[in-house]
Amino acid sequence: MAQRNTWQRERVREALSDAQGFVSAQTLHARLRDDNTGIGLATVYRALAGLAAGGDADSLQSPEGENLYRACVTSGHHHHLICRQCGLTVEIEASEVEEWAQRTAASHGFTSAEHVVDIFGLCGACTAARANERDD
Amino acid sequence: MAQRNTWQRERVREALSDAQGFVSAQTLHARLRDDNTGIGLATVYRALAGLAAGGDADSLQSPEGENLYRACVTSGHHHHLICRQCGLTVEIEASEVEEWAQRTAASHGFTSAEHVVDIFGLCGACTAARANERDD
DNA sequence: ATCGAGTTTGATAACGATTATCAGTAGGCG
DNA sequence: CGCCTACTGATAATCGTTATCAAACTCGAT
Repeated sequence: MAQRNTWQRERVREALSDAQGFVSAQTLHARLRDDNTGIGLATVYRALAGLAAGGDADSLQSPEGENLYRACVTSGHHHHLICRQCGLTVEIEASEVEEWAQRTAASHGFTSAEHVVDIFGLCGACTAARANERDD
Repeated sequence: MAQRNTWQRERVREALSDAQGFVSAQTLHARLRDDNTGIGLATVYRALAGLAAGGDADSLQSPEGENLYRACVTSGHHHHLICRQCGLTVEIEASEVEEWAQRTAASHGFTSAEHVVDIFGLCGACTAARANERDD
């Protein structure tokens, strides 16, 4: 017996699915405690690590150094377009870039290339919001 | 008077230039202490942050969550090809990807897009070395 | 060359995120 | 139902980074 099903793991999975974009383990833990689950921080970390390892979640690092997680719809390799204001995340296909990465790596003698391609920007809504409050 | 020239800052800049690839602040600090400079850890962090802010250094996050810095030859925006074994770093042009990133961001309504594009792999030398020690 | 104002330094404490520890709990199979 | 063992959760420990603050130093002015 190697893996057990616990309600905690299930709650973490749910909370992750409910989240709009990427969320940190801390945020997720806080959110779960609001649901009156006495879930522990360490458990959330463990569950997230497990989900990420199993391919059910995707993880990346925020510019501030936190690990962010997100339930992954698209299985396999893909990239993200993330609003740095509201956290909205869009999964993007990047076959073009995949190719380019492999080609570039190979041309420099590199093998086993993995790449990190993420785009941070402002989504339409946040761009509009920002335009409104600018008046100088 | 806003910025002063101190030998510490200069030493950090030198040490950074000497490094082959990306180095962490901690590593750089250790290396500088070996040179018998009584330089402080906090100072190294400050100097690196300053260099990065001024565009004289480039920073990225290692998968382990450390901030890595590197003296930047190419001023302006560019990307990196990094050997995850020996740390060798190659600066790469990626106009193709720049375009793609802008296009992708725009097509989803995103503005002010910045992207992170870094490729981690094994350089030729390390690939060969690894092939040698494999015998199972 | 000397002085003074204000920036920078450096040792340490504080901080935040993550991981390890370990006794107690509870899932799942007989 | 009961046992075995993986899992949980509170806490401590760890690690990288930032803040603090008195002392040192830089630089322009005298």
